[in-house]
Order: sequence, then C-alpha cells, then structure tokens
Amino acid sequence: MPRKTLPVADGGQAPERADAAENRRKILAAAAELIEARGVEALSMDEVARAAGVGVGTVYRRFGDRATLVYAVVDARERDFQAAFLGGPAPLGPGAEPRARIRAFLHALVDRTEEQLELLLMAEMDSADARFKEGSYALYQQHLTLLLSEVRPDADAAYLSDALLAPLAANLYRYQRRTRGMSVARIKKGYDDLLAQVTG
Amino acid sequence: MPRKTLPVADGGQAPERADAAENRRKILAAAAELIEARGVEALSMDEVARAAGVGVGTVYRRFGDRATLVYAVVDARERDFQAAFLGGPAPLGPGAEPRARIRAFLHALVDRTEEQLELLLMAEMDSADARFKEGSYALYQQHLTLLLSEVRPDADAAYLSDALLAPLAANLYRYQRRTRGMSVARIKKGYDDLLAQVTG
DNA sequence: AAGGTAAGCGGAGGATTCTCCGTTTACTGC
DNA sequence: GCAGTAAACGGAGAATCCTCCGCTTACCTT
Repeated sequence: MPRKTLPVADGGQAPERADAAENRRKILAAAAELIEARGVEALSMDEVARAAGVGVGTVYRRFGDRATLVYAVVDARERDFQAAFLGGPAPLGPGAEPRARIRAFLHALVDRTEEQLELLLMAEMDSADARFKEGSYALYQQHLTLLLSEVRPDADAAYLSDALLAPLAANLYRYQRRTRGMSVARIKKGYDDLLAQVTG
Repeated sequence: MPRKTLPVADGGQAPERADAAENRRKILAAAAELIEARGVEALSMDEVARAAGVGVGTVYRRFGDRATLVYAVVDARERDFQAAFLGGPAPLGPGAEPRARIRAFLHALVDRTEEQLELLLMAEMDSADARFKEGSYALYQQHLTLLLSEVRPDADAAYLSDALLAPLAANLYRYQRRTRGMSVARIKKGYDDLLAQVTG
C-alpha cells in the first residue's frame, strides 16, 4: 500500500554532495516556476522532474514527498517575512514591547496565510506533518513562545503558542473565509480579542 | 488532473432511493469492519467496494471521496458522545453552568481525539474541508458557540469557538503528542489556562 | 398495473504518487 | 593521480484514487 509512507527524519546531517545540492536547486526552481505558471493544483512530480532535467527518483530523494516540496517553495517565498520579524523594524522586529510584537506578528501571519492560501492548503493536505516538520512552523512557534513567556511567565508558553497558531491552519482558514464568509478584518479582530484575554 | 475534485455540495436533498440507502449501509459497515481489522492506513476504496458487494463507482457516488467515507465512520462511532453533551448528565450535558460545561466539553474532545487519532488524521489528510463539511465539526462548533455566547456576550463567539477547537486538529495534536512528547494531561492543562483567560 | 423517467449501478481505465534497485558519480586517503 | 566507497541518479512499474458512461432499476403517475 504505497499511498503514504512518512519518511523517517534522519537525525544525522550528512553534508550533501555537490551534485545533490545542484539538483535540489534545479528542482526547487522548476517547481516554483511551474506553480507560478499553472497553479499548485496542476503540479505533478513527473513534470517537475522533467522540467528540472532529473529523474523522478531524484525529486523524491531530495524532498521526500509532494508536501515537503511545496513547503520548500513556500519557505523560499517567505524568507523576507522571516527576516522582518527576526530583525526588521518594530513593532514586528525587536524593539517594541512583547504584547505589541505578538499582535503585529499574528496579524502579519494572517496576511501571509491569506496570500499563500492555495499553496499552504495543498501542502497541508498531502502530508499530515510536513507543516510542522519541514515548514517554517518551528520557527514561528519558537518566536511566539519566546514572546509569550515574557508576558506570561506562569503559563505553558509552548502550548499556548501552538494554540494561537492553530487557527491559521490553512484548511480552517479557508473554510472561515470561503464557506462562512468571514472577512480578514473579522479574523484579525478575533485574534485581538483572544490576545487581550490571554496576554492580559 | 484527477487527483482531487472537491465534490460540489448539492443544495437539493433528494430523498435517496431504497437501494441507495441499503448500499450506503453496506458500504459503511464494510468500511468500519475493514478499518477495525487492518487499520485505516490499509483501507482501499476498491477493497471496500468488494467487501460491500458493490461497484467502486457506487462507493464514490454515496461518499464522494475517501475522507468523507472515513468521517462517516468516525461519526457513527461518536453518536453516543454527541448524545452525551447534548442531553446527557451534567457537567457535559445541560444543567451545569456554562463555564463548567465548556471545560467538560473540551476535555472530552481531547479524549476522543486521542482515541480516534488515526482515523481523524487519515480523514483530514485526504480532503481539506471534509472535517468541516461532513464531519461533526459543525455540531461541535455550534454547541461551543452557544455556550461561549452565554459567558462572553460581547465577544465574537463564533470565531472564538473555531479558535478553541483549532488545537484539536488531528495533525497538530499528533505532532504535540508524538514528536514533542506532550502528555494528555499537559494538553488539558493548557486548555484550562486558555479557558481561565478567555471565559474569565 | 403498466410505462416513463430520474436515479442508481458497476467496473474498465486514466492519472498520479511513490518505491526499488541496478548503474553512475563525486569525494577521500594515500 | 588513483582506487574505493558511500552517496546519488533514473525511470520502469506497483498501487491507488477517482471519473466516465452505457446499462439497469426503483418509484411515481395515470
């Protein structure tokens, strides 16, 4: 039953040979281009392999599965956002008080979910844990945990940040927007209320 | 590209012919049995069809896709839980004060997520919105919204209940439990803290 | 109770994802 | 340089999901 076999995360980080690195670049570029051109829905692994000029086996060795590949594309697109909250200007970046940074961070995250919705959705659907394992989730969660622990040192900041990021799961977000017709403003307002309660 | 085509929810509710209803029953029973016997991972639609004694096309006409079928099985298993919070004894059922009911409800939901994790995971992965569209999510969300609006009439209860249910998404829950090693108790405690803040 | 019709049925086949493993290639130590 | 080895490559093929459409059947109307 080859439908899905979650690839075991290999603990050791072998330094990756030169040809392998080159192929990773080619594959990533090809995937990004194909998505740009025809949408995520239409992205097939065979096609990516052909466009990148490698065998399909190579695509799978580098990226494990579809979801991981798509997340890699998302990540590449988000590099600048990540730089912004790590080292950019306040209130997103350092300098502002924690409460303000948390708020700015979550609002920004709502915006990027809105923008990348299609991609995120596709990636989430293909693999149960690519979102957490491969995507930038770990980074976001860590960032939020740190900020929260400053504001509420008594609480389980790690759990709390999971809980605050959870409503941004692509499938829920899409359901709220498309099926229930909630506006982006309403979602942000909902977050504000939540934050007002949680961060005091 | 036939990988996925979300079935359009047909607004009209044609009353379903007798043979169709019978086949639905047979398919559901076969699916439940196969899952029981060999796990969700190994469940193939062709196999379900064969075990139920119908064509594979019939399975798809009745249930649209894998996710919907799996959710139907989950729902069948959860009938009693649903009865418990709708009409059972307090604090889950009516009679207790809203705050206590909310707490009992979420704790119970954590337990059922723990129990049905494999099934929920599989169903979530196959379809982006089967969880919301087909599963009992709507019921849970409605219930929670009602309780919340009693406690916090000023807030956006609908959004808030989405946000409180979001951490129970199977993929996040599994990640917390398996990869990060959080205990069930810790998760419940996290909820308690959240509730203490949100419901005052 | 007979005829008409909308709904249901079945299973072959297209499309896709991912695995497997024999062959090729980049790096290391001498 | 050169040989040895671990890593990477490629693509055929297995497994699966879901669609399509010609045939069949339950239900309603008269």
